[in-house]
Amino acid sequence: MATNITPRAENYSQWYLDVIAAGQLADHAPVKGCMVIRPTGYALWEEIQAVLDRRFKETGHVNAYFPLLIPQSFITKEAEHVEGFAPELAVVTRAGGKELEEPLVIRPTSETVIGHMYSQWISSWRDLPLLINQWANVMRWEMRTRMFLRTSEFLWQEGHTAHETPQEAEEETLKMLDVYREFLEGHLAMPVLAGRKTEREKFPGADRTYCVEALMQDKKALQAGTSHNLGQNFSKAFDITFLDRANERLHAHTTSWGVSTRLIGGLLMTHSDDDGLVLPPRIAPVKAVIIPLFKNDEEKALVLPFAEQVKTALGGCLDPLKVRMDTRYDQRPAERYFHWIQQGVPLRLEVGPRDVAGGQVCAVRRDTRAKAMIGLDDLGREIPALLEQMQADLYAKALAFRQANTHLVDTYEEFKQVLTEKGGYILAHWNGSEEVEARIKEETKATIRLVPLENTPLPQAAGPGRCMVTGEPSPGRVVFALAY
RNA sequence: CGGGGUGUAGCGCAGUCUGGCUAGCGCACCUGCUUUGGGAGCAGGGGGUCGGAGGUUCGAAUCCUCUCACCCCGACCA
Repeated sequence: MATNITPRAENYSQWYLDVIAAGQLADHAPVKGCMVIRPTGYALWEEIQAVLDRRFKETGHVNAYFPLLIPQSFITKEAEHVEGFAPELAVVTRAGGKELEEPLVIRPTSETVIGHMYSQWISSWRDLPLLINQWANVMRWEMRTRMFLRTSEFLWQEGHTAHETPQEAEEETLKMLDVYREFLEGHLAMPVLAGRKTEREKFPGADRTYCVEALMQDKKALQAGTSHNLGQNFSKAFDITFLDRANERLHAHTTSWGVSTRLIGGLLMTHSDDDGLVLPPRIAPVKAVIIPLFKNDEEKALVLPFAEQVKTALGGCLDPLKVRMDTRYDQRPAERYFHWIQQGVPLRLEVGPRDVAGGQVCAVRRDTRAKAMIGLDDLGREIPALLEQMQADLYAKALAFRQANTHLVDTYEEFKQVLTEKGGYILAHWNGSEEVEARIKEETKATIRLVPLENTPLPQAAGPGRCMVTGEPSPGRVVFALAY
């Protein structure tokens, strides 16, 4: 039992912060709301980047980089956009020792600068589609911050595309949403619901916002990724036009989509336990750690060469950079175990005199603590299998949790009761009005996380009914939850 | 911005009400010895001028005034 981590049941928020500290993922920065992402945390981000970057490229996108500073006037060009972001902008007004003629906004997102550039780059239908992604930092001056989940500065990727037709833009928007879904489920072992945001919850300046939502262990929802169909809002504001095949001048249809370092917070809150971080093998920067154990020089002379053999064997079936050897021989075994447990390393391979004698290692899973003795010759086959099993088990566990915490309600009374007594996702009918949505949020703090897409695996939500508040007709249930 | 709270060693705290020896304790850190298959024990050691400024006093971490910062709850949000 970890003594440096507050149990989830006692104080979930403190648990979250404790796991970050114990796993050395991040630290508070001197500036309020900012954080330092430490090597262990950054390695996770690099893993996320590597997988997603490849998927973006496979789907036809290329990377570029746009500047951090944006002329303030750009932000004001799109009406909803300025209204949505104005309160949280950080603005540079002085530079080079004097007041700037025009203040420069530190980007909260890059639709505006990129729109400005796209207007210069696009002139013909032959220039479309334009499919660019950038990995960058952005800044949003939030009132309340939480490590990884909401920091003043955060890292993300933002894809920005321009298309000829509304159909193509919509197709792109949904395609990238699906890339996120696949990534979250396949690599982070986080089951998600995909859906559309309501008018009230959508991105400022978008026609439609789609999202993937994940359920955390405290039964609150977390928006894990968003994909926006911006329609012609930004192309009109920034004059992104092209001549089509009939020599007609048209505004392009644009999209944008992003995921951020928030994913790390979501990953943590999905799988970790009271002993600290638990990482799904596919995303773990270190997949296995070898821990040589010995009491004296004779044992050391026996154990170390064997441990090297184990490392070589693992290097044959895993990325050698993702296998660690724990050489802190001056520390006690328990202490060394705990270090790697709290770093979330999926497999711990103990190699002591007993194992050398048996020609085997003792493999211990981080999630279940299950031990398995594996012969040296079997490592190449068994270790990858064990890691894949753990990956599948983590996903299955998270999925079972979500299913156990998804509730169907038909009346507003029942809704309030389930929300306070059980939490989780609540599927209910809603008349589609912003007023009712606002009232529910006002009275219960719950928001509509999404309106399920047709292919969302929520069969129980399908079918018409009557709004739980007004009794008016509703085409299908929407997903409510308390959210981060 | 509204409500509540806290600033004393890297971290967590005691001491403040009722001014008074050289400002303590736990963890972490350093050295040595003994230990070592789920967070070791003993011994020794380094580190703070008490958020900042001003005032009262023979004497201030402690009392007074001003000020700064941070945390929690709410509104806002990837």
